Amino acid sequence: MKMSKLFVQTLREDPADADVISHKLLSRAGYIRKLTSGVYNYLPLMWRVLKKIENIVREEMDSSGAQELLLPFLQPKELWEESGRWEVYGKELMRLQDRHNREMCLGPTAEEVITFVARNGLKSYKQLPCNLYQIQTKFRDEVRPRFGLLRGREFIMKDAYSFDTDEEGLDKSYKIMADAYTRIFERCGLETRAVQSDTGAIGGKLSHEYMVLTTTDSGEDDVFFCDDCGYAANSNHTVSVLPETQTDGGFTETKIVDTPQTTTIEKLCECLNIPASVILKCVVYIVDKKPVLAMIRADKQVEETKLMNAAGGNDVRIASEAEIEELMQQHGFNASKGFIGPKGLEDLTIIADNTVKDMKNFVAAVNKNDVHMVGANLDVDIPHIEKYYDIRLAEAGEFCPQCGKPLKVTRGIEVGNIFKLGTKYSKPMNAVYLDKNGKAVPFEMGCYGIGITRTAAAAVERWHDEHGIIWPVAIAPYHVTVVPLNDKDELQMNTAKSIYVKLLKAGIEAVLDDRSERAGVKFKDADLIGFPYRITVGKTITDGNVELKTRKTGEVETLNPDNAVSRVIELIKEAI
RNA sequence: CGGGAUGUAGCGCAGCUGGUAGCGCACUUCGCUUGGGACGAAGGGGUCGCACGUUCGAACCGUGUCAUCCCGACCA
Repeated sequence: MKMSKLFVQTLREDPADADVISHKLLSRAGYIRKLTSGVYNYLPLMWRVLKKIENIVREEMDSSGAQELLLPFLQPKELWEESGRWEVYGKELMRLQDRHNREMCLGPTAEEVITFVARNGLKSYKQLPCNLYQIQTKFRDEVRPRFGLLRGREFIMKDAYSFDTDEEGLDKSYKIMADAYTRIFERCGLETRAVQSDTGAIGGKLSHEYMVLTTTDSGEDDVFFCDDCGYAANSNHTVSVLPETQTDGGFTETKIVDTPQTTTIEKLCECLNIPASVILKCVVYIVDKKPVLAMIRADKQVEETKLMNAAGGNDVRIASEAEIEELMQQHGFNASKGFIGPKGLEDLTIIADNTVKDMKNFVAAVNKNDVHMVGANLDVDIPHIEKYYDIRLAEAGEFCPQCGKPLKVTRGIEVGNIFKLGTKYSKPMNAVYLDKNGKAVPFEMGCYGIGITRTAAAAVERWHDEHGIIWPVAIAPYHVTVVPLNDKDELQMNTAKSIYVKLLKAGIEAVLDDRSERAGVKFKDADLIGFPYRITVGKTITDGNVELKTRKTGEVETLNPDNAVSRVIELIKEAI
């Protein structure tokens, strides 16, 4: 490709609406252009990168025995009603109507459609196990798209679905995918960690997310991990072990005391001169539009996803002050945030965290402003709790549930995930096969996703410097750029052209920067775009030499043109 | 959906005490220059997001609307 004809426009300044590095660099280097919120044009350079990633995914999926197909992204409502997700999925599902007012959606994922395909095509245990996948555009009407390609409303995803006769088979399929994923991301130049996570809207029994660990804020999830035993989990799924803490308030007498204006735990601790670990904290959440009272030891925070699961809901948010006020009035109390207690709210769903179990002689609110009860005890002073849950947000420094060593936390970008679905879809959608005895049995299913566009963005987040992108060779849009510095110098131009032609003949993806620009412009563009290798043909050609520069290391080798060609071919082969 | 902000040329921005639009980058042509985003000259490109209103006159004032971005709750 000649640079003068390449469809690319590099920008000197960051676009005003970009705030993460991958968004800035991909925009500036001419890879993407936003069409509307969360929707991007993938320009030629970007498309080459995406195809590279897709092909790595394809190769690894195929070699693990999966078969590629392509499902429609326009999906009928009826299918989603069969699985029950038409209601559950909520506003994120991009819904539309056809000319006959039939309701449809643009697929955010394809469990329903693949289950439809499987129940028609897989009839016998002899056909199992079976793994089908596609690489296709997905739609999710995100509340707030942001971070460029990291969170779009339209994005490219690889989604695979496995069908097995039993759980043992599913375990095997799951393991095969886990291994394939590790290879895929490795080949893309990304170090990932498989972390346990909540199963979310997809549902199912067990899931792992593949996270690119980052130190920047571009990661959207907190990942807790243990260096000692390898435990790793999303914060919404981390079960940490707490250090010994005082949980007995030591109050010998149960009474109501004045605690004016103690609207926060901090103020209450100060007022009573006690640690937060002897205070019972109550927080009102709205789960599926109904109020839920979450109780937890006050030195800890509630993890909302855990709470949502404990309450059996699909949607969770913290209650507003107005909602709390209204709730209190309905129950005949005059209390605001900070003074909410469980007594008298028994008709609500009350979810208590495990940390509450061991509390004694503690401090609790009593639904009355500016006072608290001290010396309170379970069952006696607050309603009996049937069951305790883990709804606690883990913190760094707490201990690993597997080996007891301290946990660390970091940010992560989720580039892939794998789920054990079990019969969550096959049962309600009546997707069955006949076993050896001729009996109809629902499939044991698994599903496995990889965000193709997100993987590309994550690679930029991981691999860049102040000059631009540093693509891993395997997913770079082109391998090498050949840069003659003076287009008026015939020797330079002819040498560059000859190098370029030799590279093309050797099957190397090369660009010739034939523009009549000054050296600085060409260098800046080459760095920004992120070509892994650059062959510079400048003045030193009079001594018979050119330069080969490796973008990642900055290393420069001075070689004659033929050696530069063979050397760069060697480097590229090594890297892929 | 709550809170905050912004819409002026492809990109980044100024103009907003009302008088019919400008700067830098990019683009075109010529000259000059050619090892890290040179320089000079001459150009092309904008119904100032949209609608209504106030006014002799609106990018500027008012109302409404749409879009975009940032902060909170979701996810590959």
